[in-house]
Amino acid sequence: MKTPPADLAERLLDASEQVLFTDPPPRLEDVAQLVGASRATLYYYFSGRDDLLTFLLTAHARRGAAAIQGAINSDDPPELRLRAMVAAMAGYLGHHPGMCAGLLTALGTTGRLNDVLQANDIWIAAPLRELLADGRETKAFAVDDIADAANALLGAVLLGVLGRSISGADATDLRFQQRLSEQVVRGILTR
Amino acid sequence: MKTPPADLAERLLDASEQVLFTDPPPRLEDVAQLVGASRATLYYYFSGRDDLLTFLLTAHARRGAAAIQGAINSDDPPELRLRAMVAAMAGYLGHHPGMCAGLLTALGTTGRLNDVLQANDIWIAAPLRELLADGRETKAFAVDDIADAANALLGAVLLGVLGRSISGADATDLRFQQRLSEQVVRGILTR
DNA sequence: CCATGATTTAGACTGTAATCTGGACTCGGA
DNA sequence: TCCGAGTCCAGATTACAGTCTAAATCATGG
Repeated sequence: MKTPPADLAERLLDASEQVLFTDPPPRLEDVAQLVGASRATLYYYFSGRDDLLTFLLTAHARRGAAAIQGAINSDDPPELRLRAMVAAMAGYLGHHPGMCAGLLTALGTTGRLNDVLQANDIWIAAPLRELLADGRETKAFAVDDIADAANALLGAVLLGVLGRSISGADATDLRFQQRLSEQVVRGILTR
Repeated sequence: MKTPPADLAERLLDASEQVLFTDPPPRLEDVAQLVGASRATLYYYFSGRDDLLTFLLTAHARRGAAAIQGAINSDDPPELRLRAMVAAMAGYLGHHPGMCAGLLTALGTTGRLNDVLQANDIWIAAPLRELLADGRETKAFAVDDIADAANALLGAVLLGVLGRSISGADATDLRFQQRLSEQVVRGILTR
């Protein structure tokens, strides 16, 4: 992937929901038209459809990670930080259901789109695991295998949000995010 | 979809992990060869790739539902039933990571493969929701929106299992299923 | 045994979308 | 002005899903 110029990247990100959360998946030609470029240009910067998706999802992962970081007060105890983190995740995903869909697709494709998974692991999952480890240290969390717990937690948030988006309900509703966060965090807390 | 004869269906189900959990996704010709039939035969019974995937995932949903039902003692209180249900889900999925992948893909495609989602809703999600409603009745579970809670729960199990499969760890390990079930159920229980 | 219809197949054909090719257009520096 | 790197695009090529046909095979009742 040749990193695309800033303005093209911008327009691609702006169109990303159209690209990721549309049925049927748009042809590269349509994507090109959507961002005011030609199909060949996309192929100039990206080695193909998968590479483009990887770019979009990776960028979202970074943005999401930034949003999540911003929602956390690092002085708080682990339990509070976890609540904030999960709520922020749900918030970001709720505004970008396409990212949910894209991530799940990436998980489903087993290998292709590996870079997406890696990026998400670095930007989203790793901080979560770190937090879980912290909480385990202070006996706030009852976690045995941290990686497994993190996977389950992420899955709950992803499908919780996506399910709501698909059903037409409002996934950006704060009370919804609250409840989801509550359910997810309770699964981790020591009794 | 013309329902395929029993032996062909059998062979397709046997090959389903190859079909669902392979990278890159196999061409229809390869699938045909895998089950010892011709491409034309597949098109005789299925209207296309999506129809075939729908068949496989729907069949798995039914089998999974049967396995889950079999693991539940309907006289038990909701909490016990939920533990058993989640453990059975994890068990079935652990042995069929391809189903995890296929389901997630179906969720990611937003519309295409809708029948898969519907089948899973009927066979897997609906019983779960019913159980959650039961438990709420007896004050065993603290659930507000049952559909949302069920989505999150299913997501945790799906990604928990798939994540483990992808990482190469053994997703059929009983202790793993135990821990996953514990985490997921705790999120639901009243304090 | 034959007749009939259902199943299965090889193979040719079509259409669509991904991918590749070659060239054109910038623009900063020599 | 010329060069070359970076950028962009129109059109050719390729791969494969999907469609169709005509023939082969099988099953079953008469």
